[in-house]
Amino acid sequence: MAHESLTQTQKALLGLRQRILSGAITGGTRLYEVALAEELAISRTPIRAALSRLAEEGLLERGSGGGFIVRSFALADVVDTIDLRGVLEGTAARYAAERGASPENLAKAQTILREIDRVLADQAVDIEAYSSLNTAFHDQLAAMAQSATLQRELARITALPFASPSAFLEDHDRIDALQRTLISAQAQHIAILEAIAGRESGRAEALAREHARAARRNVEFLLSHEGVLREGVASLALLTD
Amino acid sequence: MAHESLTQTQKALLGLRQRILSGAITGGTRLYEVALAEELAISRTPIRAALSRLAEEGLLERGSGGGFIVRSFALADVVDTIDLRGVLEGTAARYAAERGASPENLAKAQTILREIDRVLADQAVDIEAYSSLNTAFHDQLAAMAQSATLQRELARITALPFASPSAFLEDHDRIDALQRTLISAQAQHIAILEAIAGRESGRAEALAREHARAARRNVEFLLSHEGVLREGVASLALLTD
DNA sequence: CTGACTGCGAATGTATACATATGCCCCAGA
DNA sequence: TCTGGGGCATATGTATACATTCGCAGTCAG
Repeated sequence: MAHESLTQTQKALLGLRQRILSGAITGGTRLYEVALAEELAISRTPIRAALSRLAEEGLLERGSGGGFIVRSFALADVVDTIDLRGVLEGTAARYAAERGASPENLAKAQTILREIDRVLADQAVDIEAYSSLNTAFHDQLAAMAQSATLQRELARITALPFASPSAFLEDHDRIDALQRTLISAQAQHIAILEAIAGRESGRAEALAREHARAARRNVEFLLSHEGVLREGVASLALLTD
Repeated sequence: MAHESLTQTQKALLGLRQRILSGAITGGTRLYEVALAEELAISRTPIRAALSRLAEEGLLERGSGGGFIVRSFALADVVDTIDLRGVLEGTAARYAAERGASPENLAKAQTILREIDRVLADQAVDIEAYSSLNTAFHDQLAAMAQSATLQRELARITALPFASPSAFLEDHDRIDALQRTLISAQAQHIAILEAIAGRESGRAEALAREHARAARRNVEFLLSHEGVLREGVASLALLTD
């Protein structure tokens, strides 16, 4: 097995996930263990384990009489999922405001926002840097809610590639337009944190909910320009229509 | 075991779920495939399949180095989960109001509510009948939202025994107190449906969210009377503290 | 011509032998 | 006594042979 220390299950998991996310296996397709085992040159047992985990992730669903089917996502599903993230993040922000965030957590969030400010100040924005800081802020928000349940469900939703807070950022062709978007988003970040610090729970919830609308607009924009932009947008390859 | 046509996986699933929900296996316990296989007289393969499905259900979590651990639920988790159901049902009610429910769906919901009225009119309330009608109303609410994503997540949350809309109903010892609770709940049902029919989305969301608070109060009440009431409350057997 | 029965084939379900990883305990040497 | 290493015990990981189930098609009878 050379120097790869991955188990067969992990290989199967990576291979299948990649095929689904890239659109190589399209939504609605029934997956057959034997066929996959042959294709990936792995026995059925780890294939089954991988399929099961992909079902947990939400990329597959179980068919009625056994077997797995690749979930298909229409535009409406994508939009609803992003909105749902907004609802959950809104709840997280409200909890953080109501329950009170610790000074350490507030400081950590502040630090992230200052770093984002620095990234945005550059002429040529480092999108990758923004992405990871943005993800970190959203993670921090989930942590400040002090609800393991909520944090868990947010992680679930966010695992879908098109519902992550930093989805689609790398797919913009017009950097100037993107930069304006990011500046607005950062203004919302600051307002959310201010509301949390000031224990303004209603404001915090509304702001966080609205914040997700930016992502939604982004998707709708990308999809309204069919062939032109949609090609090459990795996160959208698994959409059905 | 005779004429049972259940597969081994299904037997394992039922056996394990029962053991977890009843508290026979307590939260935090690591589950070992071989031990379970011996105990249930089933080979490891179906045991693994069952464990995997229980992880999907949210009753187990995967340990870091492989293996499964029984999730433990503290009171705070139960309360947060019920509140989360409220948030999601609130969103469902808002969507139903915003997107407009079909006359058929509104009529179906109306019918359910009239049947609940009839059940509540009896001197001795048929709690089982109320339970199933209540569940039907909540299911109908989820369907009226016209969002597969939301419906899916609601189903997930509701699968946890203590987060179901009809949890704890059968555990009341004072029927008269319970009856008063149910009458208030039914008033909320009626108001929610009225708000949806009238396209009052804000009102619908707020009402549905508040409606879940009744379930939350119920749990808090049951748990505040430690030994007295808590014993024999099946849905609470899996709580840790 | 139509309906049902039967057999075959392809799928998942199941058991089990063997592989591999990991952690602990014990022993030896500094 | 402390530390490092080696081996065993026990866990999950993997492959595979065999079981079972279910649907479909082909054929025969009414």
